[in-house]
Amino acid sequence: MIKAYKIKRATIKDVARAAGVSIATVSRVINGNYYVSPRIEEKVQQAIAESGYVPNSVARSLKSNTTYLIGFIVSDISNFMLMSIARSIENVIRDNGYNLLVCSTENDEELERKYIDALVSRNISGIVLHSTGKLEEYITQVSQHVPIALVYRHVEHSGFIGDTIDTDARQASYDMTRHLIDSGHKRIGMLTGYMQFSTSRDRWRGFCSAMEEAGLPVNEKYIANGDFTEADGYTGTLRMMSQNPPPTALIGMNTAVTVGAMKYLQEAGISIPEDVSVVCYGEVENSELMKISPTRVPQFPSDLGSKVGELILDRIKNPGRSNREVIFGAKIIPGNSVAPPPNN
Amino acid sequence: MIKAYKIKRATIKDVARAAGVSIATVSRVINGNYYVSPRIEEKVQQAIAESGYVPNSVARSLKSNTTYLIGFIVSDISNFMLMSIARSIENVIRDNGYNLLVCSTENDEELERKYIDALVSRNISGIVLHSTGKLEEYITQVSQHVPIALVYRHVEHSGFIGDTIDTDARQASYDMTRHLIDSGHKRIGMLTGYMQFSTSRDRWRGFCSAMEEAGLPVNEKYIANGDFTEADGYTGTLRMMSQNPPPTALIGMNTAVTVGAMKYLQEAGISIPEDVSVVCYGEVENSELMKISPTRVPQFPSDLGSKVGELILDRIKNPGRSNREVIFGAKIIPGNSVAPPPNN
DNA sequence: TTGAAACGTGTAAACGTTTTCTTGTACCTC
DNA sequence: GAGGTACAAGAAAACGTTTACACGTTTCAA
Repeated sequence: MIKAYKIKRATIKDVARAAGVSIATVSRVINGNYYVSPRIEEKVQQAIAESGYVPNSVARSLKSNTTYLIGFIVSDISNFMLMSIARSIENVIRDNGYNLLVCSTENDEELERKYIDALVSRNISGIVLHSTGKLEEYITQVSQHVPIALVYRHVEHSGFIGDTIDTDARQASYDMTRHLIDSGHKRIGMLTGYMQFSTSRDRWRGFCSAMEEAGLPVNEKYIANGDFTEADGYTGTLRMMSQNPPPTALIGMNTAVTVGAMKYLQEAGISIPEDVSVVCYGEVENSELMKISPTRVPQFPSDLGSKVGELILDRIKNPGRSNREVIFGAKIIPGNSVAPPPNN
Repeated sequence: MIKAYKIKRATIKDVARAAGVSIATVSRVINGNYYVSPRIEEKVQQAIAESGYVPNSVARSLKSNTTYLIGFIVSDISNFMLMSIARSIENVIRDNGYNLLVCSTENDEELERKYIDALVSRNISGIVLHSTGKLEEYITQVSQHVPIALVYRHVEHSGFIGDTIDTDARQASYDMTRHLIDSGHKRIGMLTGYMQFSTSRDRWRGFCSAMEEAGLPVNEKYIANGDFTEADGYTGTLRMMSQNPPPTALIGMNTAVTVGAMKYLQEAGISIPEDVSVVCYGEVENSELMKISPTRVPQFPSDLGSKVGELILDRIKNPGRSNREVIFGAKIIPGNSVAPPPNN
């Protein structure tokens, strides 16, 4: 015998019938936006309580054309930094009655497009997007209809409408490179993402200007591109370290690639920082407990998340705002992963 | 001049008008569930393409009474293990057209209740719940109307309708305790959660039976309860280590408390495993790179996530299923954090 | 005493779909 | 050529709300 899910939820009509009033009156009691006499209000409240009535948000959304839903599209839902951002976003939007719909694209542009379409179809109130970076025109187009805020990745198309939140990756990249150069390094390897990511380009520029400024050559052999995954960091490091001569220092442009690099170095018996120095862009979990605590530039995802939550809410309430760009600075936190290069 | 968001989305009516047919026909073309003549289909498809029409999911949901939305309510959205589960759930439900709505309760029961209400009001298709454990009756009640699957935490109320997915925490707890006893430990400290969590009770039972079996006393002084946070692990360890005599081994009942414990021990200059042995329930990130790689019982969140995704989908499609309970076993992976107790 | 004004509540339209029911045309059979 | 059958497509109702409008009282000023 099936007994579950038989009970249909009470509707506003049921409440109206029970209280002996019209549905309009019930609606007014619920929303409290018009005066209703105390006697009737009392009756309605009682009918609501007795029937266990809960308003149907879907019907409300259809009528009011607003869903109180914010979509968060990210490359990887299990990434710590991205979820720290999600957490802050949720903290901000919760009090305004919004809920967060989270989508994980696995860095697949087609999936990203599919998700954007799904959210638009759902009449989403706003989208926070950590894009694969491969859909600039499409995002620009969608941005005409739906409030969008971008995190970490830019859309450089001029027609784009929305806000951008990022860390000053270029500055950070410059600082990290500079830090290594100041320690005496000349052959510096960089583990970064594919150049189609705006983030990769920024990091590349910061790196180059520090190298140039110091009169050092930028060597293709010491650059590894990828999807910013741990595996990319591992294989990239493997490849660079088998060059002759190998780099004496490595910059990991996010946490995952740096961890991948450190794992490779450990397995290959290459010591940090004696043989190779390492600097990381982003916080590393449990770094206090690690053999080598990496020198790093943390990214404060919770500040960033709060800000992006604020921005998207504001844009929902005030469409037609001009584009805003918020850049978070950062500075180096020393670990024990940097030393002068070995002298051979 | 405000130019953004002016364009209203095309509706099925617009398409019908443009194609010179009725809205019913457009609907039939979109859904492909009735035959329409090729000539008309062609016209409609063209009108759809030209207007950029996308069906309004909200209206669909209202009519069909199903939202293709699954809610995932967790204590902490930035917790790696929970988000690994989320990722797997999403992988499973994505292909069926479902999206994932994620809510973070911060272990606050009122927030949990609020979220459950919000999801019910949204006509959610199903809920995956990592409960605070303080709302048993309420969840039981909601389970009469909405498909629910529980992860990690049980509802022991007999009226509950739904599925439960968990790891065999009791067995794991027993094994970990046994492992330490076999290494010669007699004073074993346990860092766990408050006893209102079903998880805490399970872990407690496993611990006790191993101790009893070995003829060892269970000492209140060597138990620390909390919200399973890193801070709880830190302070709990601080308190236990200042007992006289202190425990010679610690069991951390999740990753966070274990990390907290290890941080305290490191700061206090207490060596692992020479002074204190440590065992952890759950995977520790970057453990390969740590000074001490903790002996641990990993939890395979992605398997667990896939399973719970499967179960909730099945329950949505087949309501009235009898309750199911899936328990994942696990076994110890040795690190270098366990040694015989110091002999004093 | 009458007229308007104020006010509380009901009626009905609307949001954008899906789907049942109806209708009209074309085709076939005798 | 009349009558029946098939079937494609349109008309309209329904999902559960919100809200503009209509309506009937009451209140009060002239």
